[in-house]
Amino acid sequence: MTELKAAEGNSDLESLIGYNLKRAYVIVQEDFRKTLGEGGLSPRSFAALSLVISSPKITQSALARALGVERSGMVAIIDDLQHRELLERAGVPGDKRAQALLPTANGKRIYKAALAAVAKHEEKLFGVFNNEEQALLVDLLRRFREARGNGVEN
Amino acid sequence: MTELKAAEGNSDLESLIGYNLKRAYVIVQEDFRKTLGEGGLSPRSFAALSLVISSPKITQSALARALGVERSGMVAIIDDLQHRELLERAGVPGDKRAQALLPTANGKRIYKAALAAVAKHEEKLFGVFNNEEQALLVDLLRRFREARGNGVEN
DNA sequence: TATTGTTATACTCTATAACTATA
DNA sequence: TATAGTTATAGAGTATAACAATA
Repeated sequence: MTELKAAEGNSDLESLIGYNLKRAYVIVQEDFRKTLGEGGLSPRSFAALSLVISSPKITQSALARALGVERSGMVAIIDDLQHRELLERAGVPGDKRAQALLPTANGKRIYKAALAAVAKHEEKLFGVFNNEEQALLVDLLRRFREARGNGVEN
Repeated sequence: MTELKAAEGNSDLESLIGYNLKRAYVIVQEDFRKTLGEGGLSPRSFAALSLVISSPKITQSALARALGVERSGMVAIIDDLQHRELLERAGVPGDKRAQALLPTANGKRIYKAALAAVAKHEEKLFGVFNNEEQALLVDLLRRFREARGNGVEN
């Protein structure tokens, strides 16, 4: 028996869903970064760009709500994506407060390549599961989030 | 259709396991902290104390490996638990470098209460799943971690 | 040479509070 | 009054690199 198994074997942690969620996410996140490499999109920038592409003209506030983060935190993420010229902030006719986010042609191209890399990364990581199990896992996680109101207070 | 569903509906994110893992974990972690309250154990302190109780005399390095964190990062966690008088650093006969970690009586008591609260918190959060689904989710997450070598490089 | 605990350090992520300009 | 974007700020959490003591 290895040292790790000796330490974890009798622990309550192993049966806690939260603990297992975290350990799993740490592994995925680390490999995600390795996959997109130095200077590549971080998980959160990737997620933001994905939503801007699937919902062009979305505002920063709406994007923050969709991602479950504070709108103050969106600023740095959007700044980063704008500096990389992957998206633009455009004015919204009829509401001078809002910034409509639009992907650039380059943004769409970079995203497409990143998505392909991420798909491979997930195939590799979750290759231990068959297709049915993968679908089941996604379904469970999604149902959980929907039941908990997307983790957003308002 | 709500704003959130409009934004997420056509996104690639929804089918990515990593994204769904993170969103789920954020919800759990937030409720965990709310459950143990101001000044209560953080998820990582709870996890460390749990292992010290199930594996008394474990060293800091072994604990770090079991939790998948750097041993330099363990110092603050163990300092915190020691200041709260939940565990002690004891010498190891035969190895003057190592610190054997031992729970105090108070540590065991506090942990027991925290574990009961955490169990309730998980029951509440994961009440959307039946028992079979809960077991399935834990099983999938654990199998994933085992297949990926516990997320530890060495 | 390798390992244990430790410190110093820095970076990422995220939250809160306050501000401005609009609505 | 409320909302959008922004700034300043601070607090977790975690990683790297180096060091002394010990193996």
